[in-house]
Amino acid sequence: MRIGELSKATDVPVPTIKYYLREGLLPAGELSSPNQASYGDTHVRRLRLIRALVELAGVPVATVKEILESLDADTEPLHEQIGRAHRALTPTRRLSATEEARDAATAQVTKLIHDRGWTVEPSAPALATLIDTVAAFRALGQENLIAHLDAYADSVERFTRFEIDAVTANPTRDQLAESVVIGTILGETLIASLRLLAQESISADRWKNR
Amino acid sequence: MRIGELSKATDVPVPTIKYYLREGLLPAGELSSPNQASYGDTHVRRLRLIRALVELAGVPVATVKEILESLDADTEPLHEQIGRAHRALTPTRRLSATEEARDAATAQVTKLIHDRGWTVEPSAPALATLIDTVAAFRALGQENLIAHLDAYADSVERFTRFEIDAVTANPTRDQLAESVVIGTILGETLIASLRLLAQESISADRWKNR
DNA sequence: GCTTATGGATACTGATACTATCCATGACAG
DNA sequence: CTGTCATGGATAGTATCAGTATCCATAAGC
Repeated sequence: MRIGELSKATDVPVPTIKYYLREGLLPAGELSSPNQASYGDTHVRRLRLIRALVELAGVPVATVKEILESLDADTEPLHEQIGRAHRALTPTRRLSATEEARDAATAQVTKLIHDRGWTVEPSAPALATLIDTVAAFRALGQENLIAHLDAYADSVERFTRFEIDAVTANPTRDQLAESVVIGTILGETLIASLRLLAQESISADRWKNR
Repeated sequence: MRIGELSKATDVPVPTIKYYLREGLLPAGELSSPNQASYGDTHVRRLRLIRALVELAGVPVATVKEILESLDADTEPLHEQIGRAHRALTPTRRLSATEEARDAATAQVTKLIHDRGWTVEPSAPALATLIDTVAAFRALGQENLIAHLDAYADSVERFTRFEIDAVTANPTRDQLAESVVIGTILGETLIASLRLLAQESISADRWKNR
């Protein structure tokens, strides 16, 4: 398969494929002559994965590269790969809240994690984001929305459980790792859109005239 | 309050505040003389809201502007404002999938919505994203992950319900509208980080040695 | 009166994700 | 075997986004 065919198969423009090759997201094709390379099925799949992460999930290209490198390095422990996927989903956005809001948020989140018996590293990127977010809700006068934080956590824990069950069903470690990455990242898009649809549906009849 | 004090109160640099003023995200202060304006508490709150949306939720500045305009136009029906917040969360990313994957995804999503009795407009932006995402899962060989789509929807519907209950508790329409926007947008960040923490915790003991 | 901050305008920056152009070579059709 | 087209590789250009930086005339506040 040559680059033009790869482009047609995946609906990605040739210059974009060249860009991904340059950036090292896509392995080079096998050179049969100085200006002729052939690409295979792995390239098609890899390219589809890249597009899904970039286009659907909005992951930065540089991060996709990191994730793919980690996927290819099958020596890396699985939790390292998960950590990488997690970092891909939590850009280093920090928000300085008022001290009270931040303290209250930290306390609430710490309590939540303790009560649920979760094992979470203090350095987990999502932890900081969660605290910031809870603090933001407070700072914006939306205490009532996060009063049910535990109920949120309950539902979230529910689907996370069978998510992990489904992923664990993979026979090989490589497949498992790939499932983890896809599940973690695309799963967020999935849940987000389900939530919006649920919101639209539930709110429709309740507020028809407000 | 002058711009310098506003900056200190919110921890946003003066040039950034000026930028938001230019872009129309923040209403101009009251001019007491050609080069002296005073800002009040509304500015502090508005600025905090802007930062939360931009920094935490990653909403583009142009979209924040739209949302705020919609919030200020209290003549606009509530479901219009919800739609706007939804559009803020679903950037127009489209992914061309294979036809089979796309058809299968459409069928699965249509069935889901029907089975759950959801009322969803066919033009809902989240609907397209959901179909694309499900199709991407298929195209990437992760059918097993979306086999439980209904279970996902179940959990999602659960927290969406009390989310809407919490928001409905607001006395005035203005407060309701603001809660809807904040809840919809920051809620996504909240759920996403909760999910990552749950994943980390649940997966830790399961895959310690893989 | 002197330093500092301000409003307003305009210009510049850095990051990101592509696109476009060029060129020498090679594949393939007729 | 020859003319057209695609390709690999390199380099340069573009659009968007979210600020920053600079300037200036004016005004606060000590």
